[in-house]
Amino acid sequence: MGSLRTPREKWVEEGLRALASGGVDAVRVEALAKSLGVTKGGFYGYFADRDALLKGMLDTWEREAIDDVLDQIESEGGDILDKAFLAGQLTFSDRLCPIDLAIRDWARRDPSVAERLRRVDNARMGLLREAIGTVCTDPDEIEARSVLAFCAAIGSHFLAADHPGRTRAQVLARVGDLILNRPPASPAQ
Amino acid sequence: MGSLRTPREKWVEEGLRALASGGVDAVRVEALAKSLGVTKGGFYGYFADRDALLKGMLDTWEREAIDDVLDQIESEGGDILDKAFLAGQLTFSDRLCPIDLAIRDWARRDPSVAERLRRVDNARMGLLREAIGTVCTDPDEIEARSVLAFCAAIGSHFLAADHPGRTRAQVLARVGDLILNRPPASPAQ
DNA sequence: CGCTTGTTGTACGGAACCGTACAACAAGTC
DNA sequence: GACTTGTTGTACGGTTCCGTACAACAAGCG
Repeated sequence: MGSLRTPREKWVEEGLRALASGGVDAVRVEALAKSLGVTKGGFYGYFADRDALLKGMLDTWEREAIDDVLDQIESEGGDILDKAFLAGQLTFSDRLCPIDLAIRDWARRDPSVAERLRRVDNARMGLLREAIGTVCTDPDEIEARSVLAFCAAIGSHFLAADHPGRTRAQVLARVGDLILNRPPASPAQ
Repeated sequence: MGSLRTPREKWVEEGLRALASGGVDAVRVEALAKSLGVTKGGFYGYFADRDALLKGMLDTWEREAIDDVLDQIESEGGDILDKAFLAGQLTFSDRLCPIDLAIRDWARRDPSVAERLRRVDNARMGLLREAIGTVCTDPDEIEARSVLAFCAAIGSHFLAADHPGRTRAQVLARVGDLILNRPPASPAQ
């Protein structure tokens, strides 16, 4: 039998790459084939149509964004705040972050994507609530601070403004202090 | 001479509508014509090509998002915090908000759009800094709280999570308290 | 080495869209 | 009511994409 020169996962992977860099509309069967150095001949052996690929991409992403992240933070140990921080780092890694943002925009127009994103975000919020619960006790405040942390993480990638005399990272460090109700770290002199 | 049955602004307006509901890739000359109940025959009398329309749309948006908003808050009066709040309401109105979010995603892939968004966001941040400056004095803290406010405004539209036992509006009210370093409003009994 | 099995390249029809050219047409003007 | 002027409809060629059909082909097996 012929070997799998371009297995299913390759198509999904290339699809996610296209999604990350150009949005859903950039996920085109023929364009992916070109990127993979093949023609679309084999594509329809794995997928009924383009929609099936999109679904497969979302499956892979959902698994990576929840299960893989949870497994990794579980194996690392540390207290719950460290874990939430690590989860944030993984979620907003160079690989996952652009996919995440693209899916977030996609979800605004496709209810089934919105539903998946809701599941993923709920899982993340659960972790965040647990972590923030270590720095305050009022449930309403925990919820508000968790939302604030999540919005800061997402929003900072969509915010285009400058911060005269500061770097974005410096501002975000201070933002983190505010969210966790911490005194500011003393700046380097 | 023939009258302008479908003047330039109509095309821009319909383009912005398409952008808001489907992203840049949904802005298609023939599709807009169909929505307007005409054919694309007249389109090329106003625009050299599709890119010229996109540029015109961005021009209109930039004016609406900065000048019109500033004019309106100037005519309303009130202290700077009220003004910033009103600016937020105008910016995240049913009309402007979907356009804003679509442009934000668009900016991630098109440097010239990113540059325009940067101008707009800088103007907004200027107003926010002024407003937040009335509730704290440390410049670093002002910057951090302004970014936090902006991120919360943007991020809450991209965040898909639920808030068990609460509405999003309730959570956001508490978020506002945290950003402005205010004690929580006592909840209705 | 030939056969089997499944992947891949090629070719096709159909759809959506861009941009151009030009003819048909509406609306003011004399 | 003809004329002028600028807008709009229609038609076209070119491109990109989807999904299908089938032939060419590579890889393992007897």
